[in-house]
Parts: sequence; C-alpha cells; structure tokens
Amino acid sequence: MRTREALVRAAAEAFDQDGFAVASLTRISSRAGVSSGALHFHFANKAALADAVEEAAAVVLRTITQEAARPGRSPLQHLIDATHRLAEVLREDVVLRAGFELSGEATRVPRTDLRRCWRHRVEQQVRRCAESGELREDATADQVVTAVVAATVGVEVLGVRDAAWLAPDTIAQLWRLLLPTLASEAALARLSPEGPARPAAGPPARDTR
Amino acid sequence: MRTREALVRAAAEAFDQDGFAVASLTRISSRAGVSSGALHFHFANKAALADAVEEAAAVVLRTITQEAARPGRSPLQHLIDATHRLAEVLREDVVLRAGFELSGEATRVPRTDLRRCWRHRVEQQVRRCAESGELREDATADQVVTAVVAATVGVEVLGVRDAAWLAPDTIAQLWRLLLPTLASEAALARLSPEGPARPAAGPPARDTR
Amino acid sequence: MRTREALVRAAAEAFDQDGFAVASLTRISSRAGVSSGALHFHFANKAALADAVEEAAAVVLRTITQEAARPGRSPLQHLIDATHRLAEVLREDVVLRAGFELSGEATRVPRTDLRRCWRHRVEQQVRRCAESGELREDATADQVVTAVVAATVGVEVLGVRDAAWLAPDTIAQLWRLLLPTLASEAALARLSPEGPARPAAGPPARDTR
Amino acid sequence: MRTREALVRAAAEAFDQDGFAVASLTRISSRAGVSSGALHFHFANKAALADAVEEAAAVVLRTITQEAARPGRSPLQHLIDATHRLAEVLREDVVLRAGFELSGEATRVPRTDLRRCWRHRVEQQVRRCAESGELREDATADQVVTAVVAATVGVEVLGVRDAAWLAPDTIAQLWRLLLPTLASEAALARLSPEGPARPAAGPPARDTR
DNA sequence: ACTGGCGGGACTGCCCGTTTAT
DNA sequence: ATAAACGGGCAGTCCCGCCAGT
Repeated sequence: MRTREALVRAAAEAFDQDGFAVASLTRISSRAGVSSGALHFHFANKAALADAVEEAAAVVLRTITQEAARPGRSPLQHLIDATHRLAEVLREDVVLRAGFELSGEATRVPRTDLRRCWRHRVEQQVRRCAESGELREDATADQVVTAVVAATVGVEVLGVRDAAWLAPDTIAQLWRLLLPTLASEAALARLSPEGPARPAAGPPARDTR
Repeated sequence: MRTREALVRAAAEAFDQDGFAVASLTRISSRAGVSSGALHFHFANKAALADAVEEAAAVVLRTITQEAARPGRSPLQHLIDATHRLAEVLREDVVLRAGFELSGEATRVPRTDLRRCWRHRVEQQVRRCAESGELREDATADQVVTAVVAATVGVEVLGVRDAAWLAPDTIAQLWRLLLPTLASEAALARLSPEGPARPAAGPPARDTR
Repeated sequence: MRTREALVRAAAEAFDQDGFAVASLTRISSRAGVSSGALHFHFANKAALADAVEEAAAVVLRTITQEAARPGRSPLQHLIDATHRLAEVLREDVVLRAGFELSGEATRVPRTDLRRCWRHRVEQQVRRCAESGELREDATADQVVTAVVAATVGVEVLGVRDAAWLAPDTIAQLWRLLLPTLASEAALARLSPEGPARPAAGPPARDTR
Repeated sequence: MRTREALVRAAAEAFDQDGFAVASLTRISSRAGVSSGALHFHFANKAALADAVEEAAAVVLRTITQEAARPGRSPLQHLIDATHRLAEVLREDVVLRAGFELSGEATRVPRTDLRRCWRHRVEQQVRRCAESGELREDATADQVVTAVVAATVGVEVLGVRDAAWLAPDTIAQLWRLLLPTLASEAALARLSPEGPARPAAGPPARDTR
C-alpha cells in the first residue's frame, strides 16, 4: 500500500535525523500524513517499523550490488563500481542511509543487519575475483574483505556528519591505494579506480528529473 | 573528586551499552553508587556528562598517540603502532569506546569530537612521515590520511558489535595491504605491520585466543 | 468528553487548594480518576489546563452577570445583585474561585484574566447606570468602577482564607456605605443593598451560620 | 548581620516575582551574593525565610501606620493618610509587597499574616475615629472596617499586575466615595481625601535619599 | 483497509530543599 | 560558612492498546 511506503520513508528520515531511540512514532506518522492508528495497523511496534526500514534499505543495497553485474565484466571492477555506487546512493537516499545507521544502533538487535549484508556481498565478490585470478597471489581473500569493508563502513559513518567523505573522489583515493597491492599486474592495467561515469554528469543533458 | 570519576566511568559504560539517548541518568548514578542529586551537582545535565566522557576519552586518546613517540623512531612505524594501540585500548577501555561512539550520536553535537581528534592526530603524523621521506612519491598525504582514518573508524564501529574487528591481526592485515603502496622501498624494509609487542603478552607462543 | 470536565474540576480543586505552582498534575489526574496520559491527551501542559479552568470560570462569571439582567430592571440594582451572586458562587463553586485565584498567580500570564473580565463587566454596567440617570452627578463612572472592583476583588481575596468575607451581609455592608454617595436620590429609594432573595434559602429566619 | 538583610531583600524580590513556591533558594542566595550554605545558616528552611520577609514587611507596615500619628491630629485623617502611604510604599518597596503577597499564598500558613495585621491597624484606628465622634451615627465601625480593608486589599492585589491601582489618585477616589457616608458633617469639612503631600514632591528639596 | 479519539502506564531529565563532612 | 551529596518529586513525553466508525 501507498501508506506503508510513506511511513517507511518518513521513518527513515526520522531515524536518519534523530536515531532510533529519539525518533518518535507520533512525529513519524504525522510527517507521513497519516494517523498514529494507521501506523500501528501496518507495524506492530517501533522495532517492526525499523525492521521494515532496514529491509527496504536491504533491497536498495541488493540493486546496487547487482546493478554493475554485467556478464563478462571484470569482477574486481565490479566491486570497485559497487563501492562507488554505494557511496553515491548513501549520499542521496535516506532509506539506505537510515538502514546502515540502524544496524549500528546500540539498543537494537537488527533483523537484517545491513553492514553484515554488505560484508557478505563483498565476500562473494572477492571470491569471484580470486577465482578469476585478478587478485595477487600474496593477497588473501580475508585480507581484502577486511580492508574493503572497514574502509567503506568507515566512510559511511564519517559521511553522516560530513558528506565530503562520500564524494566520488574519496572512494577513488582509497582504491588507488589498495589496488596496487590487491590486483595482479595483468588486472591492474585494465582497472579504473574512478568507478563508473556518473549518469547525471557530463554532456548528456536531457535528464530533467 | 572520586565521585566525579565514578560517574564518568558509569556513564561511559551506560553510553557504550545503550547509546546516549537510551542511557538513563538514574541508572548511571545508581551504577556509580551515588544519588541522582550528586550527579547533578557535578554535571548540569546529560549533555554535560557526555561531554565529560568525551573529554576523558580524549585524554586517553592523547596518551595513545604520544606513547610511542620515542625520538629517533620512524614516524610511519609510530603511526602503525598507534593504530594497534588504539584498537587494543578500544577493546579494553569503556571510556575510550564510549567517547568514540558518542561522536557518532545523531542527536548530539559533540563538544570534542573524538573521531575528528583522531583524524587530526593522523594528519600530523602523516605529515611527519612525508617530511622524513618514508612515503612514496606518488602517495599524497591526503590519500593516506583518508585511507587510515576510514579504515580505523570502520574497524572501531564494527568492533562494537564484533570485537574480532579490533584484534591485532585485523590491524596488521590492513597495514600489510597499505604499506606497499604507501611506503618508500627503503622504509618498507624496516617497518613491521604487526605493531609493538604486547606488554601483557607473557610467553609469546602459546596464546591462541 | 466527560473525562475532560472531571479533569477541569479536579484541577480547579487543586489550584484552589495549593495554587498553580504547587498543585501537581499527578495528584490532579488521580483525583479525577484518570491516568496522567489521559490528562496530557486533553491538555498539552499544565498551563493549558489552567487556561481551561480559567475559561470554565469565565463561563460561570458570564452567567452570573447575565442572570439578573431582566429587562426593565434598574441597572444599578442589577450591579448590586451581580456582586451578591458573585460572592455566593465564589463561596460554593471551586471552579470560579480557582479561576479568580489563577489570575493573581505571579508566575503565570493568564490567558483570560478573570479579574480583568470582571472589571469589564462592571464598567459596562456602570455605564448603563450612568445612562439611566441612576448615578449622582458628582460621581464619575471611573470612581464607581474603581471602588466596586477594588472592594469585590478585596473581598474575593480575603474570602479565600476566611469565608465570612463572602457572606451576603458583607456585600450588603459595602453597598450600604457606597450607595448614598453613588446613587441619585430618586434611585436610592428604590434600591436594596441586600441583593436578591437567596433561591436556596428555605425558611428565611433560622439560618444563623 | 549584613548578610541576613541581603538575603531577606533578595528573598523578597524572588517571592514578589515568582511567588513562594516557585522562588528557589539557589537563586535567592546567588542573587544575594552568598552561598546556599550561608542561607541555611541564617534561616533553617524556606518557610523561615518567608517568615523573616513577612516580619520585615510587618515592621515597615508598623512605621507606616505610626508615622502619621501626630497627637492632636484627626484620627480619620490619619487613617486616610495611612492608606495613601501604604499604597505608596507598596509601589516602591519590594519587601512590603512581598510580605502582603506571602499572606495570600495558598500553600503557606503565614506566621505574621500581613493582611490580618493591616486589618487590626484599621480596626484600632476606626475605633479611635468613633471615639472622637468623627464617624456618622448610622455608620457602624464594622461596616467601615470592612469597606476600608476590602478596598485596600483589593487595590494591593490589583496593583501587583497593574501599578496604576496604587496611584495616589486611585486612593483619593476611594475616599471621596466613602467619606460622605462615613464622616460626620463636622469632620467632613476638615478632611482631605488626597492624603499627605508627597515628601518628594514640591519645594522641600533637601531629601537626598 | 484504514481512521482517530481516547486512554494507560511507565519513565526520564531536571531541579529543589536539605543535611552531612570539613 | 562551603562543598559535596541526598532523595524525593515534578512536568512532560512516549509507546502502546482499545474501540467505534467508516
């Protein structure tokens, strides 16, 4: 239902701004333009609402990681692109941002821990990279996962207070530092740490959204 | 006063466990073994208490970064050691941990933002590394700071839920990945990504935990 | 709703007994037989509750002043009767009493200042008296209003501690003193300072309390 | 002690502004420039402090009523002058004002009820008036006391919110209305409802206080 | 499927008047 | 006379049910 989505979006905004504990259901429902009764019809309680936000964010995260998955593409470049896309969406989409923040809330046990989700995705992709021989022999998969997850989560957290951390250049800098030790020399030549060209940038100006 | 310190410690425990918003002054004061009146004698309000926790954590952070500053030591090794020490203390000291978490609380404006503090320290040290010629020529200081801060903050955040992220090996893995692109070849030979030998380590071998 | 009225009545009792500042919402809601949540559903805060009491009292005051307004009745006698009725209701109705007391509370800015209301009523009525020629020529309207308002407010305030001030005889005494200087000789003959016969009086004689 | 007086004055200001219940000892002591401990050294508790304010106000009231008591003076004129002086001092002296307000506080049992004090003074003086034959035969002492006390207390209460009620003219208006019915014709000729010439007004300019 | 008035507890931050050690 | 500590209490707010009415 349309109401449900409005509630999830309003909740995401509230959680993003105030955190889970401080955000109030009263404010959320009124911001969504529905009554508090409607909220409790769709979500049994505050935790269920947060779970819904997390789940919605998980969907967004899934599209991000699958988006760049064109067959025949280099798996490592795919990972790079995914991190760029993650930062970009984190900058623009409250739902994803709220979902990540919720998984760090001390008071809550996340049902679909978004940071853990992200880690799984990275693990999968790194495995594919290893299989395709794009990783150097002396770089273990564990090591790579650790570095990528730590850095991206760090960027996400710091980006809450200062959006500059989520700028494309920040991500590129990270990859420029990591790639030489990660990638086999053959792969290194083909890879771009810059990520995909931003769709909204550059000459194709017709986009009026 | 002794009471004040007990309150700061109890508050740190509460903030670490529940977050700023959920932690209750009642519980904090009773955990510290004093009355709520005593709390309000020392701290005007909840925010002031959180500020005090942050400040105490800042002191701890300062000792961490200055500790390894032996003259004649390699600045880059110093940075490595500091990150190791940071992870170690984060694992063991609630006050530092709470201080870091507080600087991410959405609802609060931190008076001494600990993550920003840490970033400043890293910037200073990286500058020293650059001056001493330990950085490779194609690695800019900005790039290095970004990577180190993002990774350490990420590790800190993930360590809240899963302490394994703060294990010495995790930090070592990160450095093993970063150092080859960061350090000049001359420096690379002398550097150890393992960090300082743990003082409490005892007979080095058997420890398998 | 029935609950709302019970709350207003309970609040009036509390304000009458303890004053605005000391009266506690907890006691008010429990005296009204409802929860504190119910109270805050009807009234946003303590001040709003006090406003409601004042407004309820204002309604009572309005009926008092309009009650004796029979057409063709002497305006001055109307004023006399109104003061008598005011004293009587002040003695018996907590709501009106609380309303008047609230308008004197130092800490509050009254939304519908009952004493000011009363003053307006007196001014109107005195103007009518002047128009009907019942006032002596050398008695200005201002003067009369001042005297009547001062005396009635004084009686009201003193009546809080000692109900004897609100006895019908007290009011009659005041009018006996004021009328000769106020009223034209023609009017003086027709006027009774005693006020209306009490409707609830029963057998007139025995009541000596 | 000088400290004691400062405390009484500061308390009077606080009670005048906020009322007994809302006024806080913390604020009083800091406004007096002493510590809260010092306050409790001089006054056992809040009630005792209020009692002290009341007593100080009672002293002021006493000087007011005795001031005009020149021998050979008309007792009724003395009463008139005393009411004028009362209004004047109420306008200017916080202590007296606070004292009167305290005797109306619902929550407190006044130790030296100032309004009752004032009533006694009026009763005494009216008795003297009766003895000296200045009252008309058909005016009973009771009646006069009732009117004078009610009107003055009313003026005092209304004066808290609107100082115009305490203007000399207001008092004069009241007496102009009361005197014709109160005073014997012989006395009436000699009496002035205006009260004494204000000391700070007119030519005797030496007063430098 | 959804609304909204209504009500219930529980809890929190804050503050206050006091008393004890010093 | 001070600094430190106490314990009680208050207003406000929140999350959550209930239920009659669409």
